[in-house]
Amino acid sequence: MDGQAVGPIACGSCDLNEVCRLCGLIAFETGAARQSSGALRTIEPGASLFRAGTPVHSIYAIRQGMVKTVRVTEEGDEAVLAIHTPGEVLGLESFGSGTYACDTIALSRVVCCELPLPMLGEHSARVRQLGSALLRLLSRAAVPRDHPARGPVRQRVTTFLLDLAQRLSQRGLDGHRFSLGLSRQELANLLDTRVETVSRLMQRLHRERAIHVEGNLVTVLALASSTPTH
Amino acid sequence: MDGQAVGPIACGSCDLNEVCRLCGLIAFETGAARQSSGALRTIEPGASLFRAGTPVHSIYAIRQGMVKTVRVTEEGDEAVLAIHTPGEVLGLESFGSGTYACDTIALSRVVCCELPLPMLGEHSARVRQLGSALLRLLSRAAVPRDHPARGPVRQRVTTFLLDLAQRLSQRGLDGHRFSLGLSRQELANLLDTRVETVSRLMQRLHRERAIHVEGNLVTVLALASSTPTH
DNA sequence: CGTTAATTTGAAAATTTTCAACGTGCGTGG
DNA sequence: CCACGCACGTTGAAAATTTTCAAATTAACG
Repeated sequence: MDGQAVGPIACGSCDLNEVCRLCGLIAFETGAARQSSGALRTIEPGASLFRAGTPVHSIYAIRQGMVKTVRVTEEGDEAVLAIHTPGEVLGLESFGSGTYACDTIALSRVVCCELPLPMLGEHSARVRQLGSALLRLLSRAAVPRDHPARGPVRQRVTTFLLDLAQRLSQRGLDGHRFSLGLSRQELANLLDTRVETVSRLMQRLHRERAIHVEGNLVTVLALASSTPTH
Repeated sequence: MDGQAVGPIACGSCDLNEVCRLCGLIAFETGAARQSSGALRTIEPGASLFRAGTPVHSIYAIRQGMVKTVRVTEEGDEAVLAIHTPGEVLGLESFGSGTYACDTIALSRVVCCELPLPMLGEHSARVRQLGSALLRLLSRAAVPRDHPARGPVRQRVTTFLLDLAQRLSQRGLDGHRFSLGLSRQELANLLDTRVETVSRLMQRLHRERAIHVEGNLVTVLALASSTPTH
């Protein structure tokens, strides 16, 4: 039991909202999407949304569930680059190259909106604002992000949890209690450390009453990003 | 003495080249830029190109010298997010927000091309291709980069050096022998470790004949990113 | 020169990894 | 239904890496 799935979220709090609207995909201001043409897709946990190197055909907005983007290093082991929550848009980075840049894999059952590029092109020819909306979207994605892995591991874990909690809250989801879609191994990978270390840290935070851990289900109790003076 | 400055590079190997041309800034195919209007700016080492929070007025292309982008963490210490070499474009990430997202500071005497946004807007109204060129540029910047700080410190250092060397080579500069514009402290910061550790690692690589170090001047001799079996 | 900042070095302390083992949950096949 | 194998998470203890603290050197600069 992984707890209930994260999401779904309202179109209003989706990053793709503006673009969607300009494409005429959302006819009404309803919470539910009116898909005139962009398809809703469901991806099973472990399955991929798209793979690195594949020709780009669509961009995606996550509606429900979580996704990880990974890249396989030269050494052969996979590096988890980031995880994505409902409301986030995937595939943007591939606009230029024409092929997707990394693998994206569903961490849980994911429902996402698929916006085919042809549709985007077609509309952008008519709707002038669409271009700038895309530009805005893209530029937001291009903001140099802080490494998720900075400082001592304890801080990395807390920072990760706080960041995730905040992102969920921002979209109107529960940032207090949620299931981190990642296994310990994946989390270790994302935070650039080892499974055992992650495990120990989670236990420690649990003992310290900073969080409550039940498998993959985390409840944030009194989490601070800074290392407590002990 | 820091060795001679990195660059300048030819317009042809600049990321902004296409955009520049479409804006009519480069009249001829000459190596040297024909600035019809975009200004050439010089920044002294330590001075900033732009600061986080400042309203965006231009994007920049580095022509000569190196630049770091930094962000001040909540804890007050600065995090070096990345360093930039000639040919790279700065300021793109701010398209959406209207204000620059982080501080960019010259590591050495930097010469860069300044492309004011108004000019960009003006031209993009007329030149259709400009929009898609910008989109391409932006999307390339949005590709999720690997953390510069992954794995054991030794690997972080070698990876950093190899990456820098490669980027310089790609632009037609010397990737074999170059001055890392960063101080040990800044390097430690970028690689998420301590000055002493960086210093020790550099010395070790030197002893191992993997690189040759003379202050800030590095010569790559036999550098491999993987940890050698010893 | 004299002084300050940057870098290097050493040695102990702290963190993290490694290696090994153990427990749990789960699905499969008996 | 139960035994078994297997993936996953947790734990312990030694080994390795990294940080810390202190001090020595070197470089930079007026």
